[in-house]
Amino acid sequence: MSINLPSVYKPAEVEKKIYRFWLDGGFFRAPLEKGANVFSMVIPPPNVTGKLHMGHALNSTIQDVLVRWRRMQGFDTLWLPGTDHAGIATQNKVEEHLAHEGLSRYDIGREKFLEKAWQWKEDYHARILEQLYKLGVSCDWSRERFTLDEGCSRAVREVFVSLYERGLIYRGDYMVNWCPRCHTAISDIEVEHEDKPSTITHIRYPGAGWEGSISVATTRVETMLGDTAVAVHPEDKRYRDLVGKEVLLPLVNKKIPIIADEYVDPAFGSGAVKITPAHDPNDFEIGQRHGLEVISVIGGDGKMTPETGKYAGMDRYEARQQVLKDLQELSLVEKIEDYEHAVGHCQRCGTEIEPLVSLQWFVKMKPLAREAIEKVKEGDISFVPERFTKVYLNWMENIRDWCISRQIWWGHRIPAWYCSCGEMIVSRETPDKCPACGGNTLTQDLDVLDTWFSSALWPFSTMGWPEKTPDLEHYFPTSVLVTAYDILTFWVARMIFMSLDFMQDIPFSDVCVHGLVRDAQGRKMSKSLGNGVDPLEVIGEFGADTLRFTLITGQAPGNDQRFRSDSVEASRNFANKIWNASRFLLMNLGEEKDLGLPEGLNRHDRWILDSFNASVEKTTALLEKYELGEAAHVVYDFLWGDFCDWYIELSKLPLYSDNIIEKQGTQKVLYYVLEGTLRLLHPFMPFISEEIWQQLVRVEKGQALIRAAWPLPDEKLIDERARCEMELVMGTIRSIRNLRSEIGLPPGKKSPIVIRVPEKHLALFADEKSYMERLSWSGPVSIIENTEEKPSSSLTALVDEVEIYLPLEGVIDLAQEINRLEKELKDVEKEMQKVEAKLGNEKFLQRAPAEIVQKEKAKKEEYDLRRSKLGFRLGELKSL
RNA sequence: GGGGCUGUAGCUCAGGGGGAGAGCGCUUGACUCACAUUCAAGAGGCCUAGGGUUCAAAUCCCUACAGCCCCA
Repeated sequence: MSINLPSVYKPAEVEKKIYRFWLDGGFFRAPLEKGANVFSMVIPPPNVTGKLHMGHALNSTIQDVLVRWRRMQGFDTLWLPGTDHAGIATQNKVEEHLAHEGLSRYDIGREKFLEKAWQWKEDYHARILEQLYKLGVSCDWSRERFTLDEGCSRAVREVFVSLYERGLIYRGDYMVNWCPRCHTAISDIEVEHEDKPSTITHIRYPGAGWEGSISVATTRVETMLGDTAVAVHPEDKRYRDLVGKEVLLPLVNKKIPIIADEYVDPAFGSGAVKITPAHDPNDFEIGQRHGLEVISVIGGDGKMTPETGKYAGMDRYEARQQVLKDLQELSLVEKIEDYEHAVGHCQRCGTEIEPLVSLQWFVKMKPLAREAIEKVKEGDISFVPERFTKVYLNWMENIRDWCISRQIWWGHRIPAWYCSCGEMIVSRETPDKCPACGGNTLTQDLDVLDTWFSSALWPFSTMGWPEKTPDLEHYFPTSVLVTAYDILTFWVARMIFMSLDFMQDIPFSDVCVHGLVRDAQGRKMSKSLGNGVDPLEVIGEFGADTLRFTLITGQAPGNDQRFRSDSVEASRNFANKIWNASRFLLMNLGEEKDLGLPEGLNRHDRWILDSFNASVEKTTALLEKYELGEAAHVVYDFLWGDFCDWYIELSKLPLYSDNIIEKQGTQKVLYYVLEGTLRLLHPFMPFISEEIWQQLVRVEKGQALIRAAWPLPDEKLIDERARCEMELVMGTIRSIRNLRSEIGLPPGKKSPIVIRVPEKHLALFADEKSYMERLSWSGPVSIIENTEEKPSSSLTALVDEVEIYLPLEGVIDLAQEINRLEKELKDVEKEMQKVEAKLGNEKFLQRAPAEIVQKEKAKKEEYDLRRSKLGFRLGELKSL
């Protein structure tokens, strides 16, 4: 066979061609076969804010491995792709872009702004698709969706209206997390808390109509302008008499009541707390309980409101200084202490969150959470690794109502309309007149929905819900959701309760949770640090297979991984190894077209087939458990270790011999094993495996590895005897190499070897003699029985009962050799002690399982033999 | 304050109740007709500490120390 493959694999040339081949062949398309075993997934839709990062690459690769594997197993597979509009994030990007032209969104208006946002979406969507193509993912692109497309939008409206009608969505004035930069409310989980050094100021509020004062402490001095009470614990003896009286709020000069509430911790500070219902979530709740007035002193822009008199218009930080100064002038500041407290920041822009009271839409969570907790507890949905169940339950059980309105423009507009008559209409269809007054001056709510509202519907909205589509019927619920742990609450939890409520079914049976990809130092990859590694750059330099393999092998379920260039190189080298092993086959298979295993299998054949079979079993079992990294390691070890390092080397003798039968037998086994291994490898390294497969296999038109059958373990290939014999042979070869290297013999310098074996091994070693010569680069090997005389003046080694001699006419360094053997003897004795301790223990013999006891006994025998042989040899040397 | 994770070879990390593993790095030798992105040999670890369970603990449980993460 003519072969002109280069000795170094060039991925760039191959990958583009192969992806085109898969696309043209329609291999990714979900077939929707009635009655078939289904494996389905929806992609966690990447945000259209920008390009994909390493986390996306990992997430997508994991899914692709799973879907390719299941597809090869014969499942009817659907992997549904799509992207997310990412409300606040995308809006911020577009605003940033506008700012370069000196424009704000208000300058161009809502309609024009949305046009720009759609344009942005188009651009980045295209880039994201390009990246996913390059990664080699096998999504069904014909079913691609976008969270803002027509179907998803319809699902959003249906869900919103339905929840509203059932009283599970309400609108009201409540405390929300407000981002003064993004100018919108955000939900609790979009707030990131960070401990920051700060100060806590103790202020004295003078009594109104009674002598004395009450001291309160705060980290946010400026909010005192909005205080409407001072609270103490009802049991607190210090203040019991003061409850019901009033204090005079300084600077504002207003009387506010002293109230009693269980929330107050009497042990903290003075035991009295200032209550600012408009600017603190806890204070807001206390205010609700006591019917306190809510006075907003900080506005949505982070500036002091007109109600604050002289402070109006000041920035919140500036006001803090000014209020403090004014209080100090009144001598009302008792002390200022250093204090560490958690400050909330906007997840999207990092600005300090301002708790504000405003009119927002909420989802009532308790009723929805109940079943979402049950289903997970009952095991209908399982998290892998299991520990994430706790994280999920912990969140669900302490859930609070979900603020879903956002004061931005990019997103699903809330389907509520207001009439000038005061009527509010919540409707699936856009109303044209007011049902109350018949007027047609309706205005739609200006707000849009939290992005996660639409994401929560993703598993079924993408399959056509609320229509009853064949896809929904066939592919829902999905088999598994693959996601990083950082969006467990944002996304996974919400999909679960939405799906249970609207589909009356779980959205997926398994949640495969992975970690984050960090930089080589273990830091989170971030734009501000500039330490992000661009997946496309890695693909450009090393190829997608290499990137995928690096990510998969670096991954242990649920754990973070570091992305390091040396492990990228290791994967690249592995790809190259596969390439060259395949080149070797292509060069040596000849025109052999009769596929299938040969009639007679020799020991090497039986050994490699046994090992291959074991690898098939292990890889499959590990994939079942979502242990993708381990599974990839199994394939790596088998291919590089057993197949390349041993079987190919062993095969060279028959391949280059004149014995046609032997030669053809070896060719068939080489082919069988490599072809099977390419199947095992395909989910991990789809491009190179497909490329080689196409060259190696005489394919019919349209045949492809991507649709080839996943190998099944075959009992007929199990061969324990071949395994044991080969272990002995390989051990012997290693031992010869070791001896030769011990005295610095290069491969070119031949030196004879004598192997002394028990009678039962004579035939085996006679068979393997020439292989041992070749693979150990030694000179001629002669086999003698252990009844025969030992060669004198030699280096020796032991492998089980096999004695290996490297005769050296008088040039052996006696002292060094004695030293070496003594060290070995010491090691054996150490092991011996351990074994004897066990076997000497009555309880061990009684209680340990019989096979363990048997194993220990075998060990003892082995060490015994070894010890006596070493001892004997040492005696010999010492007597010289 | 509540919950979780991690601590194994110089580095990065797998594994996991019964003979310590990988990749990279290091030392030594070899351009051996698939591959120097290679091959071969070697050095290197009382598996953080203490206690408990067990015939047996690096592995399970508890405590401590160190580091990280999430939630309030």
